[in-house]
Parts: sequence; C-alpha cells; structure tokens
Amino acid sequence: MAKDFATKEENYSQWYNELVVKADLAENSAVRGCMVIKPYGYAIWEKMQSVLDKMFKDTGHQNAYFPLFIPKSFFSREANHVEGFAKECAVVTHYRLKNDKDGNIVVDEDAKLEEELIVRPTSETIIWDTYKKWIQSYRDLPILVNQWANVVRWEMRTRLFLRTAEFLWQEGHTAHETKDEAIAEARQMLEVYADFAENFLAVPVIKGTKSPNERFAGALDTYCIEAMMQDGKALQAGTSHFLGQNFAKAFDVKFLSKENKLEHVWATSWGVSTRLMGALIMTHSDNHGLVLPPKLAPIQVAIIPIYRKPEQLEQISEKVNEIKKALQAKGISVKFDDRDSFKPGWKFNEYEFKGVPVRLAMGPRDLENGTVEMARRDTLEKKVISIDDVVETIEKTLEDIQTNLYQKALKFREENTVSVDTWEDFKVALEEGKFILAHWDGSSETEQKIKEATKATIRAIPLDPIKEEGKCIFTGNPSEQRVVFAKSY
RNA sequence: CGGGGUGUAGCGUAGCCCGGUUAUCGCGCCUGCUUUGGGAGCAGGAGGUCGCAGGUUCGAAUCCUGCCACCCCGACCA
Repeated sequence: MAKDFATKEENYSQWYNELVVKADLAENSAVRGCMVIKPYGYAIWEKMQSVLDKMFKDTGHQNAYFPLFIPKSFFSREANHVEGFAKECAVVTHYRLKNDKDGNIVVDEDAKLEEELIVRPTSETIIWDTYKKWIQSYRDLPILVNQWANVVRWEMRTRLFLRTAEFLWQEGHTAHETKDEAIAEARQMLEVYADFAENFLAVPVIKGTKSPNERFAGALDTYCIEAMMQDGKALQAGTSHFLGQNFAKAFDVKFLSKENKLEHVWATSWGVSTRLMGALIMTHSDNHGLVLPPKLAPIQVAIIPIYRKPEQLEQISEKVNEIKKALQAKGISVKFDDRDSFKPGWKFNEYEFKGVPVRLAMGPRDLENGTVEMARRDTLEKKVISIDDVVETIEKTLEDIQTNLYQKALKFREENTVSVDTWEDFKVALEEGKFILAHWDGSSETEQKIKEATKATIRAIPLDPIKEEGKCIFTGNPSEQRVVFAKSY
C-alpha cells in the first residue's frame, strides 16, 4: 500500500536515507532524535527557504539573528509560555571540560554557570527582551523581523522530519501599535503559508484557528494550516500566533502613542520548519519513492544516456548538451548523469526514488530517429518525443505535474473528509482515518474528553465557516459551526 | 517515568530454548572479465571486542547476575 509506505518512518527513512537520516553520531546517543540532513535533502530545504524568504520580504519583513542561548530567568516571565516549554528544554550548566586524574574528559565543576542557559526552543523571550530596548515611540513601530535558525525541543519521542529534537525553521516576531494591526499581520502570514503550501509544496491545507487546548503557549489566538497525510492523519504544517500584549507585559515593552499615552506593544509570531519536508514526503510519495513538486525539486529533469561504446556516449552527449542548454535557458534545472559506474536501469530507479519530476533517456535508437524518451514521475508514464519539441513539452509537463500533484492530494483529502452528526458515526469515521467535520460546544472539557475517548483532537476551527446551527457531537449542547477533528502527528 | 521487546560486519539477519570445529545467509563494498532501453552475471577478495562488565564451566553468541543502549505502546509535542 502506497500510504503505508509513505507514512511509516521505517520505510521512508530507509529508502530515503539519501535525503536525511537520523543522527547516529554518539554511542550513548545524546543526539538521539536529531537528524543529519544530507546534501540532496538540504537542497530541498534551501529551495523552500528561498521561496519563503522572498514572500516574507515582499510583505515587508527583514531578517535578523538572535542568540541560541537564553538565560533561564527570561523564561519565567510569561507564565503560560514557561508552562508550555519547560518540560522540553535543553539546559547548559557548565562552560568548560577538564581531564580528571585517569585522563578522562569530565565536566569541570568549577566552571558552573551562575545562571543556566536554555538552548532556545523558540525565541519569543530573548527577542522581546531585545525589543524592549528598540521601542520607545510609535515611530519605532511596527517591527517586522524574521529569523532563520535552529531550535531544540527535548521531545520524549521523536520522529524523522516531524518531531526531531533539533530542527531548522524560520520564526517571525513582529511588534505593532494596535491590536487590529497585529491580528492583520498574523492573518497575513497565515495566508503566506497557505499560499506556499498549496502553490509550491502542492499540499492542500485547511486554514483555521486552534482551540484553546491546542493554542501556542502564551498566545491569545493561534492560526494554523493543517494538511492531510496519506494515512488520513493531520499534520500541522505552519502556525501564526496573535500574542496580544502578553509578551510586551512580561518584558515591559511600552511605547508612547500619538496621543502621548504609554501603551504596551501588540505582538505576533509565526513559523514553519523542516517538518514541511515531512509533509512533502508523506503527501506525495508512492511505493517507488519520493515524488517532488517541480517548483521545489532540486533537479527538475534528469537525463540518462544509454550506450554500449564510448563513441555512442560521445554522440549522445553532444545532443544532450544541446537539450540541457536549451532547458537551462528556460530556468529549468537539469542533471545529465553520464556516470559510467552505474547502469541505466539503476539510474532510472535512483531518480525515481529521489522524486525527480521528469526523466529523459537517450540511446542509439533515439539518435537514429531524432527522439528522446520522456518519463514523468507522478504518473510513471513514458513516451517518445521528438527532440525538436523537447523544451516545450518539458515546460508544459512540469506545470502539469505541479498541478496534478495538488489536485490529486486535494481529491484525496476531499474523499476522506466527512460530516458526521452522531457519536457512533464519529468513532467509525475516525477508525477509517478521516477528517471529521462535526459540531462542538466550544468547551475545553469536551475537547479533552473526546481526546481521551478517541485520541482525536480539534485540528482547526475553519476560518470563514459556513454558519450552521447544530448540536455538539459529544454533549449535545448547541454549536454554531462545524470544526475539524482528526488524529494527528 | 509505567508496560512490552531487541542488541551478532556498513545495513538487514540465522544460530540462543538444548553450551562443543574456522559464527550463518542476503544486500552493500573491493578486484578482474563479460555486460549496459528498468536496480546485470560469473569468479575471486576484504570486513566481527557476538552491546558492556562480572560469574558458572575443560569450553560461553548460547546459561546466570548487574549495567548500558535502542525500538514499540502510553503521558508530551512544530
């Protein structure tokens, strides 16, 4: 089953250890749960970064960088925030090692830090401590800053891509004069994420807000995009938080308004991580390996020569280099794999599991006929095309693949989303791995009880809902709109 | 931290219950020849503290004790 293959870590981590592997660096495994991102995998991350970075800049943001280490005391300033992260923080207590009398390297107890440092699990605290120094007047606002960084969350159980102990991400932290402006910013960034997910990752997402139980620690409102993986489980692909004045109050960040009044600043934060690579794998992969959307594929076209004698390779190379040049002129990334150490069949498989969208093969037969064989990764179709049409055909095919992947994923989600009105139906649908649209009375207790009974949580309270009166699936209390329930990663 | 399981070559494994030659097999790796339109074939070769420490024994991968690590299920989570 494709969906088993694409969603079980032991499967994808094996066939895709070209991309990324779990860190296996230390025998006593202090780095358990971290990942080594290999060059090909990192190339995908870089593509994502460059697209997102441009989107952030187009919406007026700038990049900056803040320290990895955060003094412990910063964390205790915002009560909800510390509660949310305290259980998963790595703590630095010493700054020096020494040799003991047996020659072993040990921690130098004399080098104990006065105040422990936390390895950032997220940077709100250190950034707001800094913003205090940057903001005095309404003229200093808004501050629209993004940071590309790594963060560490000491999770009890890790999972490749989706929940590694260390991960790469971007975190935006903005400061505004008014509540409305901050909410508008959080909403805007949610739109940016949704746009990126759907038009680049080719992953359809549900936009919504989180219920209080699922909200970010310290936020007044958490906006999210939720995607469905091939086993029907939900994956939170990105979040954007309206933080209200919580951090401004905790870090005493005030400004003088136009009316000469001292007011607390309004805040947002938003982030996406290397988890998006997990979303990519688990949405599109099939039993042949990864399937990459053309807009994010490091290699869009792989060309494989088929030959017996060196002379044939020479002739083929000549033709291929013309094609390669023409494609590159159109901004298409091409790899001509003329390595002699692997056979064509081996290469076909290699590029297939690397998810390269289009593969060309050229052999003696094609040389005679002026043709080339083109195979597309999403449908695995092969056809022979004329060399004269190659650039045009490939451009069109890449667009087709991008659209097709999105449509396929969207169709899958729609087929696996159901509206239910009874508790019995709810449980059945959940067993079938569906997204469930159901009424909920709005209380945390009810959500908690449903979670305990079924493991399902509210993934999103959809934005712009169709207003519809109904009764809560669990308690029968009145409800104004349906929310999305699902099991999640 | 609670329940269950596993540790043998780079990876995956057999052997363990019932102790006994040189620790099994596959993949991968190296060399040579033949091959090349969907993961090639043959021949030869390299690679091992059997998780660690102790014990029982003439003899331990195998039995006993302790420790360590990892995996799965729960609580936690982008």
